[in-house]
Amino acid sequence: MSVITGDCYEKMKGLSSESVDLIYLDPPFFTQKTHTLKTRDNTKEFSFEDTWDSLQDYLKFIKVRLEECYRVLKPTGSIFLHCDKTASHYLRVLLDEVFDMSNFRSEIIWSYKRWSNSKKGLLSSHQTIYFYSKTDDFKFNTIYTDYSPTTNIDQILQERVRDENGKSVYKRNDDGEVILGKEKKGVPLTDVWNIPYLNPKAKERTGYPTQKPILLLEQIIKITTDEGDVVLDPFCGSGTTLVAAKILNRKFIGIDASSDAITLTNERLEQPIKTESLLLQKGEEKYIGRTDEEISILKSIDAIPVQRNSGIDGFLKVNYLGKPISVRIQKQNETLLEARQKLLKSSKTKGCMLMVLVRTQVEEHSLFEIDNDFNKENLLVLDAFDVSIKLWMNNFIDSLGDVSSK
Amino acid sequence: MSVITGDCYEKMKGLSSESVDLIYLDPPFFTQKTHTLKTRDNTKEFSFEDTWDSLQDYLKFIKVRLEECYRVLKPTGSIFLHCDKTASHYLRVLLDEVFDMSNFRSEIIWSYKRWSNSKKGLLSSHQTIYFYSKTDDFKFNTIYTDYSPTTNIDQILQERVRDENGKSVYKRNDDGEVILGKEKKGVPLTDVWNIPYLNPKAKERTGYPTQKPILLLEQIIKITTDEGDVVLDPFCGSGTTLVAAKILNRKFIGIDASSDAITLTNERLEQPIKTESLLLQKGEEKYIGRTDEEISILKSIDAIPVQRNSGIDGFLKVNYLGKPISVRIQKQNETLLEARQKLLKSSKTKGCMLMVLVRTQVEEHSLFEIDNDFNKENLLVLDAFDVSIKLWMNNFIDSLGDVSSK
DNA sequence: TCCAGAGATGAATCCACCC
DNA sequence: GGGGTGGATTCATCTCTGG
Repeated sequence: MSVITGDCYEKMKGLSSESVDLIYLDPPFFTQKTHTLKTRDNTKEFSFEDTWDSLQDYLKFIKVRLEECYRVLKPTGSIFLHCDKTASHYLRVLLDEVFDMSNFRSEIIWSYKRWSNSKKGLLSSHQTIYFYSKTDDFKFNTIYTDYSPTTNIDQILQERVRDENGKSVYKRNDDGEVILGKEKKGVPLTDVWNIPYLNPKAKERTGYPTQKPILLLEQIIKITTDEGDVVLDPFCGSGTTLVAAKILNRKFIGIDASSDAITLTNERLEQPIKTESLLLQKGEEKYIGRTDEEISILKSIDAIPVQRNSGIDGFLKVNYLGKPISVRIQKQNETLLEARQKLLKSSKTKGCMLMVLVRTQVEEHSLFEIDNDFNKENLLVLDAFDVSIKLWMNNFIDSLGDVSSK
Repeated sequence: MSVITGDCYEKMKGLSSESVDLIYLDPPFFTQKTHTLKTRDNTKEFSFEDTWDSLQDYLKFIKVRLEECYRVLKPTGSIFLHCDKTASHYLRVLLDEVFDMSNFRSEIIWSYKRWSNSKKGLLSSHQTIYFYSKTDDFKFNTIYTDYSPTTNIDQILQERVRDENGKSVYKRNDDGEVILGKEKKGVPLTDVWNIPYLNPKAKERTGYPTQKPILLLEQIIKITTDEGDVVLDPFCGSGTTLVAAKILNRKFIGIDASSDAITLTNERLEQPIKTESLLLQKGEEKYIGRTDEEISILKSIDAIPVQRNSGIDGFLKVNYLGKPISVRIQKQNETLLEARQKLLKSSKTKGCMLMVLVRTQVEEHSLFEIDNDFNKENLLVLDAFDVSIKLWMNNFIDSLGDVSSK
């Protein structure tokens, strides 16, 4: 319930020992850069320094602060240290020193998708959060998530025993039938968290650099604290941790060296804005409007699938005179003419000069007529392979009939 | 090409300096346990020791071996060190020492779903692979993946410029229409890889502890080597790396201290088995060694693939008068006539009355002639979609020429 | 040759607006 | 209003250039 300006090393000394349930630390990452960002309306600029004389200096800086963290943490308390790839391994060595290897709990991977850029190598798309507790007797609330769509639910309900060789097998009754066991609650939360990166357009954005999504902090707070517990963030920055704590009815203490950051934090606490990720709520599957068959056809014509356009299913990777070439796959319960209408309409706004329509249904009228009509529109009609094969087999049967009747 | 029994430290000394393109290391993890596992029929038991007097001993053991790795690696080469959570940070510190921090490339997260255990805390479901190169000038092949379903594909086809405030905006011509940029390839592969853990029942499973999925190794080999390059695995265990290298036509060297492991590796190399994964489209057993294009064609004509080396790539699921219908996909560097010869020859012995040949290459002579000839043989020639599209675009360009010359 | 700073990158996804 | 589509904005970036 307090937000303090100052160096967290000094300010933590003012806190009593064993008084905090959870510490989340998001210190500088040793990027050797100054990070700045402007608010959207260009009125304010926030920045923090992350430049150091040496790695040793940096590690020394962090270590003394971790030691204070250890002191103020309750015996049931936990600490989460947020790192990126630059120096995470050295930070974890420090944690081993201060908290002991035996109190390592998890290496949490925060994984997200992000806009890419041209880079030789793999696109980095995760950050690491180390989870240590002060003792073995740490507070932990298990969160259960949904089973993955491919899980065989029947199977997980089955009870297991060990056979004579020590292998785990399903328990069976005397008739050899599998016995169903107790009901399961879901899959316990794993250490890999897919949470969308704070979107460039999200209202939650404050203009403070390196701002974290509230959803991430909520998850951390939920698993290691109950309502009324105390959460401490010694590098609170824009105050995301405190906002999440407030939303979840936890007490909170925030410290930051920058008074701009503290001002911002106080403003956010007055009026918390949280972006509910549509993507997380609906699930990625809900955005997928194409069937596997359609995707497979699109791949075989070397096209990129488009999921959010009702008339166009994809674009060819090649273009024509700088204009995209749109693709539609005829749907079931859709005539070729209807498919053509939709494709033409949607393609107009994209400035497509050429279009491809894939026929997947065998219809009454002959292909020849359609072809002639359609080509006037710069539209190519392709038959899906199974359509071609069906037509061919029908023809073949017909011609056999002709031969035999002669 | 060689599989060696012995301590990799000694054996690597026999390799020349700068002779290897890729090293994948999967050393013991410092779990302080002896790992044993039985084959499914309980006839064999494999085990290896992972107990050490101290962490220092363990790190010393690894470090001298990493130094040999550094020596044998080509200047364009890369090393991948597979770790689990226990000691990954200390291993990375070693890598910094031997390869230098500046040659750190990626922290790859291999994430998978797992059966839950009822431990207090988060269910661990990832392992870490450190990717270092010997120099800045390392070999790297970018793999492109699909766009997120939420991506606004229409828009990313557009080109961009900076406005007067330095903000990035989409480029428009004098009429205010957006201008389209270059063609898109997809999203570069990230450093978080979702690859299913070996299903306990998978055929691929050999009974050797800590076995890795082939898909994981295939991905590593693909991004850092070309065909004919040399792959080294100093702790080859059951030989997964070597099997993957063989499938992808890379040369390989494997070393392991256990002669049981080497025997098993040699058996696997004789007859590689790759597990069928429902979660991943690629990598199904019967598709081994086929190109992506062939796979997608076989899938889209709903054919059952057959093993290679005959004239037939698969059979349609439908048949004709009780006789199978054979399919061949024209190979690169193969004329349509050659493809036809092979298909006819192989189909005769199978008693096929009908055959399907998929043309994948654009050749000189016209399709029409071929069709007439071929149909006498009860053989349907289908054009792969991209062939049809190429022909169509060529025709279209020609017809534009005609119009303008009139 | 090295470092700093300018310039190019490019997909993700929420938001706003439109019927 | 609510479903769909066009737009905006970003980088714990990445690469390249010049002194």
